Amino acid sequence: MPYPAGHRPEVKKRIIASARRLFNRHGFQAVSLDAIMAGAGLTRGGFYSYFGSKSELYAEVLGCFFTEPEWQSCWEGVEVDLAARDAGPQVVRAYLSRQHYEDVENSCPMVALPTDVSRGDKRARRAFETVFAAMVSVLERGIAARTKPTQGRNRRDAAQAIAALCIGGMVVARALENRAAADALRDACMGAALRLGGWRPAQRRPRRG
Amino acid sequence: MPYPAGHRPEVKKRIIASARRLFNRHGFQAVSLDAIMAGAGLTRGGFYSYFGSKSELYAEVLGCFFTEPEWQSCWEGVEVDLAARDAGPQVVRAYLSRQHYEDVENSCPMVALPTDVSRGDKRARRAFETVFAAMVSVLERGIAARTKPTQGRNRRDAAQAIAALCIGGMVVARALENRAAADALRDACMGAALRLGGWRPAQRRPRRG
DNA sequence: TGTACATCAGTGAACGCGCGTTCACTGATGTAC
DNA sequence: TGTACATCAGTGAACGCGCGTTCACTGATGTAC
Repeated sequence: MPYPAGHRPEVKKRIIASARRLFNRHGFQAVSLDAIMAGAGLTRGGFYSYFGSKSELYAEVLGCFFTEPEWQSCWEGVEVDLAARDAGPQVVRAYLSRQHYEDVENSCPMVALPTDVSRGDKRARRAFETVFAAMVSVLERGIAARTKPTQGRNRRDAAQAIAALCIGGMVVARALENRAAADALRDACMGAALRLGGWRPAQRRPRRG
Repeated sequence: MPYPAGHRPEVKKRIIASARRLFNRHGFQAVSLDAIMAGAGLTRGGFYSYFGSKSELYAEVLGCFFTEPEWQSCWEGVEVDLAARDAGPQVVRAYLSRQHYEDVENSCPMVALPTDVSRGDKRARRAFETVFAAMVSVLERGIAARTKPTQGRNRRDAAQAIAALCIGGMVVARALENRAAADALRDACMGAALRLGGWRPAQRRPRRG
C-alpha cells in the first residue's frame, strides 16, 4: 500500500465538501469540475478515479447533506440540541437566523438547491425527501412535547407547515434585492412559525430594534 | 415598411413566452438559445436582432412575469378576482392548488426560479421583489377586509408569512419524490396559511377524500 | 393590374470558448531486503 | 539504516461536443409607378 489507508476516503470527503460549497453558491449546472477539484486542492484529471460522472457526484453530495453526522446540523446554522425539549423553537430560530441567511456556502441544501433538485433525477429528489422528513420529525416531536397537545394529524400538519415556512422564508429572503425587506420577512416568518408550533403567544410584543 | 407594424413586437413576445416556459422547466443555465428560438418557431440566428444577450433576455423574462397584464394572474394557477373581498383565501387556494403544482411551465416564477434569481444579478432580484411585494399586498388587503382586523404590523407580518408559506410549500412539494407526500404538504400548508390569515377556524374538520 | 424594387426579418454556416471526459505519464509513498 | 522497487494517487495535455455569438446571405413583404 503506497498511501496510508485513510487517504482516499479523506480526499473524497474534501471533494464532496468543495462541491457542496460551490453547488450551494452557484447551483449544479454553473459549477465546473475544474472549480470543484481546485476547491479540494487537486486538479481536473483526478476526478474520475473518485466519481463516475459529474451527476454521480451531485447525487452523492445531496445524500451526504443529511447522512453524514458532521453535516447533520449544518443546515441549522447554529448548534441545536435535537433531543432537547425545546428543540422545535430552537430549530425555527436557527433556521431563520441571520447567520443561516448569510452563510450560503454552508447553508441547508433545501434552501440553496430546492429548484435544482426538482429539476433533477429521482435520486436527488429522494435525498431531498429524506432531509425534509427529518426536519418535520424534529419539529413534530417539539410540538408533541409542549403542555397542550393536539391531535396527531394536526401536529404532523403543523410540523409540515412550519418546515415549509422556514424553508420558503429563507428561499424568498435570499431572492430579494432589499436587505431590510429580507430581514423583515425572516422576522415575520419566525413569528408565524413559532405561533404555528404553539411555542409563543398569539399576541406579539412591540418590536424593539 | 416591408413587414406589418405589429410584426416584431409580436415575435418578441413569442420568444419571451418560449423562454419563460423553458426557464420554468429547466432553469436559466440549462436552456439553450437554440431551444428558445425553436420554441418560438424561429432559428438561432435571429435572436440577436431582438436581444443583446442571453442574460438580457433573462432579465426581460423575469420582469414580464408581473408587468405584462396577460401574465399577471398566471401564477395563481386559476382565475382569481384580485378585487374581491375574499381575494386572500382565493389566492392561497389557487397558489397551492394541484393545477399550479403540476403546470410547471406556466408556474409562478417565484416557485420555479427563486434560487436561480438569488444567484442572479440585481435586475433579477429586483423583479422578484416586485412580484413578491405585489403578492403580499393582495394578501394584506384580504386580511384587512375581514371582520376582526388586527394592528397594521401584524397584518403585514401575517401577509408576508402566508406568502412565504405558499411559495415554500410549492417549492418543497415539487422537490419531493413521493407524490402523496407532496399532496399532503400542500394540504397542510393551505390549512396553516388560511388559519394565519384568519380565513378559517383554528379547529379543523376531519379530512374527506 | 402588373412589374421592379427597396427593405429588412430570418437563415444557417462558421467561430471560439469552456467544459466533461479520457489517458499516458509523473512522482510520492510504503515495503522488501 | 539505507537502497531499489512496486504501487497507485494525482497531473495536465488532448479530444469532442455544445453553446453563445457573429455575419454574409436569402427571400418574403409592402411600395412605387
